[in-house]
Amino acid sequence: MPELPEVETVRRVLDGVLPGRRIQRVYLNRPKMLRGQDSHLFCEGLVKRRIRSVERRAKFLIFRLDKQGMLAHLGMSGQIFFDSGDSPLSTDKDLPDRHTHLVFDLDPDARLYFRDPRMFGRFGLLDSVLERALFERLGPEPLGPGFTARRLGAALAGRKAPVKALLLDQRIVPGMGNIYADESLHRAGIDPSRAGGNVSEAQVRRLHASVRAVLREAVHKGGTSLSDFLDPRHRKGSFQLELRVYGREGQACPECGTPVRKATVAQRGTHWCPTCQPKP
DNA sequence: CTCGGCCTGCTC
DNA sequence: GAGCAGGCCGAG
Repeated sequence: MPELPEVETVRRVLDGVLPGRRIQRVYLNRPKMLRGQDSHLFCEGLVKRRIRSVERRAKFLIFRLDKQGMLAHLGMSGQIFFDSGDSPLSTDKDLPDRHTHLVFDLDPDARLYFRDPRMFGRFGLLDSVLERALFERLGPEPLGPGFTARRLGAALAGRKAPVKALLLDQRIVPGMGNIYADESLHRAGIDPSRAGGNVSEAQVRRLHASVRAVLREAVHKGGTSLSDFLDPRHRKGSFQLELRVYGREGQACPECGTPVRKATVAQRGTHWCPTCQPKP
């Protein structure tokens, strides 16, 4: 579920409440979440460390601690919840439950929970070697200054793969996921199955603008809560109210009224309006 | 590049 | 009970 706007929403909440707090205790219920990293090293590395900030790169969260870094990826169904002594939200939500794989006791009095039913997410210690290896291949952040129409055009040029697949490639648009790829292509008026190399220069400019607009707006709305996304304070996002094609198969396109279609493109469920996004 | 695998839960 | 789900990785 979580794509750039959801991860950024989580980051913003966490960066507002975590800095200055110290990790007192780590409860690791599912060592599998560490993807092979040693669980003792993980816990020892974090206990007594103080959190300085929470950053994001693509769909990764990076916790900067004293003398330590911690990495988190939410996968498909990962959620992070924050509870503090003055406003214990998670107690009435029955946390921790059987899908809560990691709990941090914090000082001053607070708790951080990681839950992930599908277990595609991961946590781990982050050192500079791993950080470089993970991030060196990612393209520039789509909401940052380095993501230009020229660069996007160069990434699509000559490619036979469907433009949708290229948008989902984290080396091209880091943080992009299935929902926002469909929404961006609809706003740009581009058929998702069109080969990357067949996207015209004018369409690349529209696509570049629509990718940024969709992601920016979705961040502003606190992400998309279609089924289960909640921020660390258990709040829903509202971008699901702005979706024009994603999850709207058979319903009228808000631009032209044509029923929205759904098919598989790049092995992913793909939604588009055949009128607004015509075949070449 | 495409496919399958990783997991569980929800809908049809 | 089958099929599907917002992600990512590695094999072929």
